[in-house]
Amino acid sequence: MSCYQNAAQELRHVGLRLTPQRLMVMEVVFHHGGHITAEEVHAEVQTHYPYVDLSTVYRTLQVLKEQGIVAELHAPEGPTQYEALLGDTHHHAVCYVCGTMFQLAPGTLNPLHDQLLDQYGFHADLTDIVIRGTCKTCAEQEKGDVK
Amino acid sequence: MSCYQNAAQELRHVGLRLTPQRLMVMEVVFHHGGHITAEEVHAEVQTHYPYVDLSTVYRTLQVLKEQGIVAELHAPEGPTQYEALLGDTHHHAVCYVCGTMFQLAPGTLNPLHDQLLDQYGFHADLTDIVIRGTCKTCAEQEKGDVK
DNA sequence: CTAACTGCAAAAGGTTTGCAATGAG
DNA sequence: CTCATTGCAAACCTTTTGCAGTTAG
Repeated sequence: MSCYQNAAQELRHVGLRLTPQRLMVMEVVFHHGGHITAEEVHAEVQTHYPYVDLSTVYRTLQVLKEQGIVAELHAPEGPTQYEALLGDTHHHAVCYVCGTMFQLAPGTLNPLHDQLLDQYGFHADLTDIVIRGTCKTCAEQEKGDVK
Repeated sequence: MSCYQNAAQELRHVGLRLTPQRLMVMEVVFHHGGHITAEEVHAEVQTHYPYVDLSTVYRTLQVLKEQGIVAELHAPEGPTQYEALLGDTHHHAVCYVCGTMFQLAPGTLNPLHDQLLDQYGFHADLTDIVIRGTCKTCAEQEKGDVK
């Protein structure tokens, strides 16, 4: 039994159809684990089943997003990324220099969330936030280069 | 003397040319104050000087960004927004429901910045961060609607 | 059976680029 | 004078959409 069984059940539950295309998109996103673009999902799906259309992948990801099964990440540069939602809600940081996307531990942004609620009454949804900056490694290298 | 004089000087200083197009783009962005899209800058500039091209606006905004004169804001939906950088670095939150973009007071995100540095050695650049969520007003209305 | 879903092709943004002409320094 | 910059048109890239045919439930 695969890790996206629950998600599949959930779809059926809302009256949506479990087509092979949707199953394959889910399989790719869940199996991949990390962040993946629609194009990448498409390529991956096509290795098994060559005649799936990109638009179907987009439509499926949209559906999965609406059902809270995947998250949509808007990186500052480049195309939208997707990732499977598996319980714990973590957050993301991406390095300007090396482009790596890091995950921040669940709860890292809780203080921020509370602070925004207190100060502004703003209910922040931090599930798909992406923080830009320079990662430890690159920051150290830069310091070295400049000197 | 206008508020973007310094910026203009800065451009000249790096060997870039102060063309009328660049001046007008700066004037619009600085005078507007808030967040503005390239398209809007273009429209605004054209009211004074009809034959400025959109691509020039994009190229200019790119240059201004590289010089740290304007910030580029990647809202989760819709086109990229720009804003003048005038000293204090504030941050942004946008409401899912009403779409309004709010400014957070300078310093609001300092705790977050320090936390990321401590925990991950990550040097966060929070100048163009946009936090999504529901604003006070809309949250209250939604509570009312559902009940 | 029938409404949801798919593939295809085409459109729709938003942004970038090549190139010859222009103009700031 | 020279090279950065511009306008124009066309390309680009990601994402969305209309539609007729297909298929899961």
